Amino acid sequence: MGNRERIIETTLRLMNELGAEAVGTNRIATETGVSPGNLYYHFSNREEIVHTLFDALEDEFHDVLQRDVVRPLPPERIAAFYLRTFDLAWRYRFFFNGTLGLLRRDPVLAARYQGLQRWGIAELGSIAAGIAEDGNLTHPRGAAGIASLALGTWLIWSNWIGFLQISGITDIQRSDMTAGINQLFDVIAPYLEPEFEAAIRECIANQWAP
Amino acid sequence: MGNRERIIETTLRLMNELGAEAVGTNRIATETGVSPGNLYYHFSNREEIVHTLFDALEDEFHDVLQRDVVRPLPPERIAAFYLRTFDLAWRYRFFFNGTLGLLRRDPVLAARYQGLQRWGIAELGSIAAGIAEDGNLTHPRGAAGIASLALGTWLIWSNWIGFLQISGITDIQRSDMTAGINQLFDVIAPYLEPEFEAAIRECIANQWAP
DNA sequence: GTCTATAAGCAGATAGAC
DNA sequence: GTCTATCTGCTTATAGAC
Repeated sequence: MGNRERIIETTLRLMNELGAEAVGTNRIATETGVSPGNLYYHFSNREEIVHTLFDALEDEFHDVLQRDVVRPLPPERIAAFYLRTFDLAWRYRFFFNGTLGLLRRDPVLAARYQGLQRWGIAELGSIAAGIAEDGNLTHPRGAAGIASLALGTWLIWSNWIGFLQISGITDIQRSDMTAGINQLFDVIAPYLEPEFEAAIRECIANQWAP
Repeated sequence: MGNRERIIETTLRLMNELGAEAVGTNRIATETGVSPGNLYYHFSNREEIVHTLFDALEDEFHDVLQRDVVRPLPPERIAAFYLRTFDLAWRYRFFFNGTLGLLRRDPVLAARYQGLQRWGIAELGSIAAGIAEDGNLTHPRGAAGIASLALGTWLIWSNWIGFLQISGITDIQRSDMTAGINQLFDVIAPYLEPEFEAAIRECIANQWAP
């Protein structure tokens, strides 16, 4: 693996561990085992490394939100979908933890992230609408209710890992993640058919997407 | 008003506008209209200013979560309570937006914040339990369900303003805040008596705690 | 209490040798 | 492609005059 790839990998690791704002180019270079000069040979500045990481996040995000989301939506597929989204949020946690700080200093990234977020929330809405069309979800408030579910689940999803870290949980366990998924699911559950909900809960408890 | 108070005020304003990590002591001093030396006469370091702001947040937080929370809990009191909590989150938004970054560099603050958070979530649970004892809320999952409501509403409350800012909304309107309160309420609503919910929604729409 | 001037350290980024 | 050495600009914090 070339230095460029190793720099990207080190940056992701360090920013996840320490937070994006605490990781400088000198440190990235040292921990990668290259010189600062070499880092600036591969990237024109620090922002460009973060952009590259965002490219990867974006790709994986699009993939996760579309791969398993094919009607009909049985409990296993829905559970697998949520497990994957939480795994993604974990692997790029530096981004979701410090989003606002990152976006304030980088208008280009801000615009890209806002697009991703809009698309993500809309996609969560489509999934909920799909479950409703399958006859497994009934929201008394119709389209507005579905939109609220989408936004409510987005807020919990995008902030769950940050919440764990703020709470002082240093090494996050599998159980902390399933707790988050169940927390997210509590928002949707009141509108699901009871057997359907139970089936999803069981899938969540028994599997974990690596 | 003395320089000490003006420094605190300026710090709160700047950190809310620009994010805590972007605000240095030089800038605080300049915008307050005092010298860096004078700032360090009043505070031994930058952390101490943030601690002082946290003291104020803590006081107001305890006040808000206890003042209006006296049984029985009629719709007006509940609505007023939530309006006040959102107002608080707005006035100290720098803290909730960049919590993790702040806590990583300041273990003392981290411990204090974790205590506040634990207490806040427990208090939200007590409020929900109080509504249930008044006969206006029925959660099929009992105590576990109440705990989930408390955590779910905490997550939305503490992240709503950050979400607005990340979304690119620069000047937050009253309507953006009521949208957040309604979003938070959507988590509780499925378990409320319908007339009770309607009464709260109307209070939320019609008042605003300054 | 308040100021000016400055120390000490670290950040991002560049020049030029190899 | 990779290195060493360095520049510039910023930060927190202090010394000492007034």
